[in-house]
Amino acid sequence: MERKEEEMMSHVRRGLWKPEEDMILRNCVESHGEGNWADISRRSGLKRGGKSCRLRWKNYLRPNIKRGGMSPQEQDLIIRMHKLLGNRWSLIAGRLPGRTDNEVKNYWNTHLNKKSNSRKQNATESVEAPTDKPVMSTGVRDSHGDQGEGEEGTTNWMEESNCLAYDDHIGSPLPLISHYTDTFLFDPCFAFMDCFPLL
DNA sequence: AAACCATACAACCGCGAATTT
DNA sequence: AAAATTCGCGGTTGTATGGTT
Repeated sequence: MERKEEEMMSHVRRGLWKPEEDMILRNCVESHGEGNWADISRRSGLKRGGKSCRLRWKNYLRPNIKRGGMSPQEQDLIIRMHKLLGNRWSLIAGRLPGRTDNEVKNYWNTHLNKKSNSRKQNATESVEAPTDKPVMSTGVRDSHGDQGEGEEGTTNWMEESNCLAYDDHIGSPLPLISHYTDTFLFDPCFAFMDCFPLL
């Protein structure tokens, strides 16, 4: 449906955004506010779909976006959060001020995935292979009921979480970045984490 | 200098949830 | 209650860039 709508718009532009487009989008969002992306797409006059506008704003134009390399603390937090939550990039990003889910996901796939795998490999050489499943694999969003990953896992995560008190791969305590972004008021995952400052 | 390859990251796609009509 | 619309997420793809041969 959305697609159809976008196709109907004459010549929807795709690919990399130009600085002029960024400027137009920024002005448009600043004057009309975030939210209705289809409307912003129309008002801006950009030949971009609402989805594309939203993505561009959220990942690059939004104020307080942090660019550049991840600090060791951020890397460490991503690894730990990923272990805890799995590929819940938006939740992980919510814990990293100025970072977006897309950026965290890309960073994981290009840098940390390998690192984590090699660590895992080293670990398996000396110890039994640890389970790959995140502690909270059946998290908040799985009220969606998709993926069915939690089926066999009536995980007692409170119990399992104790295993994370000392991370066997890294060994330093999880830095607690105590901020709550404007996008969430209460998330059980974070509440969980805040109960265990040593995680 | 050019061709090839690997890596990093920006953007797109498809899907499901939430909201509106 | 049902259909239509919009939004957000995670997976995947495309492309620019740097390194190597």
